[in-house]
Amino acid sequence: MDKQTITIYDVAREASVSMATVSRVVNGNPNVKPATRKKVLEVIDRLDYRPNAVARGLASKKTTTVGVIIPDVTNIYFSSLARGIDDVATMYKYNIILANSDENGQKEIQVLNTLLAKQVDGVIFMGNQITDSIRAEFARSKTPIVLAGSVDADEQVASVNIDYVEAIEEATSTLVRHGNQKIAFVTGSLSEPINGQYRLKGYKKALTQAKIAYDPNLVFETEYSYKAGEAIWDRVKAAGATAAVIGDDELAIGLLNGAGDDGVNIPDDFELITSNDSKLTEISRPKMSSITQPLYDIGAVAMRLLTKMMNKEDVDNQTILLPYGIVERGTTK
Amino acid sequence: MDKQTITIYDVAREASVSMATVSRVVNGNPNVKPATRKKVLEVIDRLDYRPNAVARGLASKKTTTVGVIIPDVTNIYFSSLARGIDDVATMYKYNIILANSDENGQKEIQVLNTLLAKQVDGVIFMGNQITDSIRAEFARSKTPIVLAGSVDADEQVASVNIDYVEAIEEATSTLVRHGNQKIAFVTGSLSEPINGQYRLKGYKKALTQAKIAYDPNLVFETEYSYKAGEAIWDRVKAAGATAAVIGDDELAIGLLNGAGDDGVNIPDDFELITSNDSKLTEISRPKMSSITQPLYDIGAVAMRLLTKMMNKEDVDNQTILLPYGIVERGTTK
DNA sequence: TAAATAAATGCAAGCGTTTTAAATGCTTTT
DNA sequence: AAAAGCATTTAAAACGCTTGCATTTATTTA
Repeated sequence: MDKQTITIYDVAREASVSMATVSRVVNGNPNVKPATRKKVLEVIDRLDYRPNAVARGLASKKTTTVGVIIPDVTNIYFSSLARGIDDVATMYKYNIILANSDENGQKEIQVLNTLLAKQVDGVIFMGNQITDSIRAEFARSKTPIVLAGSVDADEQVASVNIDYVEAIEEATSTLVRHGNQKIAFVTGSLSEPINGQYRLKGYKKALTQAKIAYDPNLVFETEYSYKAGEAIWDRVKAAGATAAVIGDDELAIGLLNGAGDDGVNIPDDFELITSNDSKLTEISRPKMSSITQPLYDIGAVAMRLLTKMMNKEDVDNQTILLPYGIVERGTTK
Repeated sequence: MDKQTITIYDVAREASVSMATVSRVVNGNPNVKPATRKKVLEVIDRLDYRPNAVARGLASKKTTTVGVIIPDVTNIYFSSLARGIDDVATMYKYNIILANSDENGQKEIQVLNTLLAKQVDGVIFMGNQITDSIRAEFARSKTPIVLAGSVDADEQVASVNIDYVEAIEEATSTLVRHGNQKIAFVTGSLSEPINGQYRLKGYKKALTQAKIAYDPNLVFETEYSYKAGEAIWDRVKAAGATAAVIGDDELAIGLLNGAGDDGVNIPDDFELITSNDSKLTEISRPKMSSITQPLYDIGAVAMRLLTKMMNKEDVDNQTILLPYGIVERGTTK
């Protein structure tokens, strides 16, 4: 019924050459006489032949597809990275298999395995928690892997990020400079290295430098969501904070609106700096001051790095830090 | 060097059975004696054998992966659909190859072709414009295709949507009922059927029913972006509109902020209803009244429909309309 | 012009599975 | 106890392409 598929063999027959020759012209191999190439190309065109990538993958052991594990496409931070990834993937003729993990260790492992079963040439992993089991899976496979916007405490696996400790330190210092003494630090789970190690460290460094005592009651651990931000406002307020550094934009906008709905004037009564400079920062009112991160570029660079690894070029630096900045918009004085 | 891969043949040898038998136990074929199955399973476990999906795909002519063409993952409307798609895909053991098209006809065709070359079992297409050339590509392949959140004027290809004309009609009527006579209709390109045919039709129907003359000057055609929304406020204001129905949330929030920044009091001086009920509607201040669409479900249902088609079950209804609603939040009186 | 070298092309062996037809064992029947 | 009938299992042919090596053809060189 649907036995309508044209194979390389059909082309070879029609053009009266061997499959090898057809394969060569399809793959742009220069060792083909121009006249032959032309003849083959005509037949390909006439028969509307389309090489079967699966067969090609089996024979060549390359699928030109990479796996992308993402916590949630719906989160603008990650989708921005994903867009960067896809664009450079396309540029290098790769396709991406996108899989949502919900940051669930179980799912991550499971998904990683099906990606490897599908023989992806490489994988890009996003997720704030690199558990030991996932690290074990990474190690077990010889497939190149790079983390995008996600840190590995051990720096064993390639990654591209910004310097989170410096960035948060600078953000916090900005708030200090504006006269704030009680600055809340609100972010996701502290068990995630990016929060518990890097960001927290930056936060503490800024406090130390300003000779402000570190107060655990000003550290708020929640989840990355708008609702969580709205919900946590009361606690932040109760703690007496006059400003906050926040680890995620959705979370930040939640907190911002929570405060605003509570009648607090921002930035006069309360200042706030968020972390990802996604679209959301321009959308809120007032617009949010933020650490600026080149989200798209982080994804793009991660993918570029991966192409090098897949190509077995050796890379000088496995852990790349891209430059960040601070933009002050309406939520800081 | 990396010749470390274990094949079904290795398992067969170690378990002293044939490849066929191993294949059967791997695929859960019941025609295997329990004792044999156990033995094979043990070897699989011991050797840490992982079936090669590419080889499997070649032999079985099924890749258990579907292609997903999306305008831009970064757009919350589409990423919401994508999430629904991925979730049910996973549920049915499929993976998705995600490709951004930027609604660029050229890219769409190109991407569709590489997806087909990769032998995806089906494809889900998102994009507001089904050009003739893309339709031709659809027709040319026997691969099942379904549109998600995208209409095909001819209803030739399967799709999942809401009833856009009714929805916009209802939104517009709501605004009329609130006393507005000059209601702007702002959306993306009118050359896209969803706008130029469906939504516009709903808008006109509501006006006709309210005996309000249709005024082309109140129809604004722009692009789906925050910036575009901010930018168009001046024109909407100049046209003397007292309310607007808007085709996209990012666009709407742009318009909303544009008006707000201009000192306009919403909803007292200007009312607005947007279309997609994405997260953004809750994030804006005031929160936006909106047509409610089950975005996630549209994606999920589209994927479910696709699984049926890939499975050659016959489906009763190719063009599915999911229920919508209207929520009035802070941008309507 | 024969020999040597280089350029094109063809052969055929994989790549790792699935799958069909055939073979082998075991039980049951009669 | 031979014939039948089932349940298992095996052998081997695809699946559609890449690729190393051999072969043929064209081009130089001497």
